[in-house]
Amino acid sequence: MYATLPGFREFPPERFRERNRIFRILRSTADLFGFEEFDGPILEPLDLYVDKSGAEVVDQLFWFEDRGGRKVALRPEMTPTLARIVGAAGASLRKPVRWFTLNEQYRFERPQKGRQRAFTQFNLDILGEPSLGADAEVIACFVAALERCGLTQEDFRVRVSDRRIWTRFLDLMGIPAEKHPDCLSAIDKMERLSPEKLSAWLTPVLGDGTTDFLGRVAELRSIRDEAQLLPFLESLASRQEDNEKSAELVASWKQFRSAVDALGLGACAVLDLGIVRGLAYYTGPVFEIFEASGKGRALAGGGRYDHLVEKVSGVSMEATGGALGDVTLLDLLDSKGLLSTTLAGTECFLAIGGEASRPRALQITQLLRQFGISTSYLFKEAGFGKQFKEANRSGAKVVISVGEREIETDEYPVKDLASGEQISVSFENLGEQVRSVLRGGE
RNA sequence: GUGGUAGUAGCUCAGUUGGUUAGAGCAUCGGUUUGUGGUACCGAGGGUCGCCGGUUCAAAUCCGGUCUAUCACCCCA
Repeated sequence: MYATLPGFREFPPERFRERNRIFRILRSTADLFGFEEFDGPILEPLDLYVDKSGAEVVDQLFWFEDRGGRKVALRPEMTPTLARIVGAAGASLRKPVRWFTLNEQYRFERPQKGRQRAFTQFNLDILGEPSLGADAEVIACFVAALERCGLTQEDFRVRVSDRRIWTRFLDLMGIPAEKHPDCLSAIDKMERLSPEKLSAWLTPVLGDGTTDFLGRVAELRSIRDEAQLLPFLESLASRQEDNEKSAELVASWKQFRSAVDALGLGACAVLDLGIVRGLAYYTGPVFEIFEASGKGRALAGGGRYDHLVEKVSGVSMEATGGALGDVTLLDLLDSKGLLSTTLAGTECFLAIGGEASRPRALQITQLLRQFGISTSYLFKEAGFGKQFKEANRSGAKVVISVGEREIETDEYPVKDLASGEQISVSFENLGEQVRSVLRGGE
């Protein structure tokens, strides 16, 4: 028959239920932090992404020409859409803007562990706010979301870095701005590539200075203590003016770091300049969250991108944000046993003693539903024993038997399946009594 | 897009040097049980052995291709 397309997942109820529970946690966490949810089109003009990310991205997009001859693409991310909406609203928006999305995005890439072609991302962004307190807030919200999913700060690491430190470093090393992207890319690869390969890759860009450069990079990358940042940068410069700039930068970083600590992330957030992130547009702090073992793909990542909104919309606005993907999150929660396996049946089940009793049973069903008690029953005729078995397997907590005997005496046995206790209740009192049995059974 | 590994029931897997009608556990359905569930026992359904082709008297088994999954590259917004 027909298989699902590569990288697209199916969610039968038991998996969908769990994913939804996690999504509710993400949404409520965003609420807690004062973020408001928005959404945008699933299909956008192809150029929206090409202009932002360059022509190479076309290979990684689901795109096609529509019947009106427009080149369109399934959204691979939300940032351009966000920038357009915010840019269009411009000055009328009360700042800072704190918005989030939780929706599906699409990238035409080869699927592998932690990466699908269709995935849901939890995006958090704060716009119109230059203070790095906003960057700390975004990270704190992701951390809170992970904790509310059942993880602890022992289970993951937030590796925080800062693009400005690398830019400053490259400037002090005397490397011209046009070579920065290649250098940043090399620094990013350092974690995975052997020194020989890395050197071979970078030598065409930097020439003879490559070995010395990589040595300095390794030194800076290994710094885990904020106090060592300034001495290191000062060791690269002699001019007073350079040192003043460096001191200013480090002071700004420390302010950011202090907000991160005050928000209670000290146990999981570590300075790690090995985090660079691929994109050229980051302008400040950047971060990635990994499982504590360090294995696997990032759970979340993001950073400050102060010039991107202007590039997409023409309106200048500071911005910082990040995204958390459902694929890696669900994998991790599953491996930690944090996905629930409870049954999803209705709270109450009606055992019906023959077709003559069915109309009354259906009335009772609707009565209970009006009381907010989820209720179901079998459509076909079956013995009480079978119906109890069915009730039990469906996960119901209470069974009400409805047969000719009960209808005649107006006494309906309400059985609590967990305790085995059974009480007798009249039609009139069913709603309240069943509700109290359900509540009392907690 | 490039390379390595794998694919047998819904799930987890067994299947001998190629040899009769491809098995088990779990799950599903039915029964023991036509007025009370979980346990237990009995039984049933479910397979083109991923797909296509080749070798052979004979292929789940060997070979080639392909699809899918997975891992490593590329990329990671």
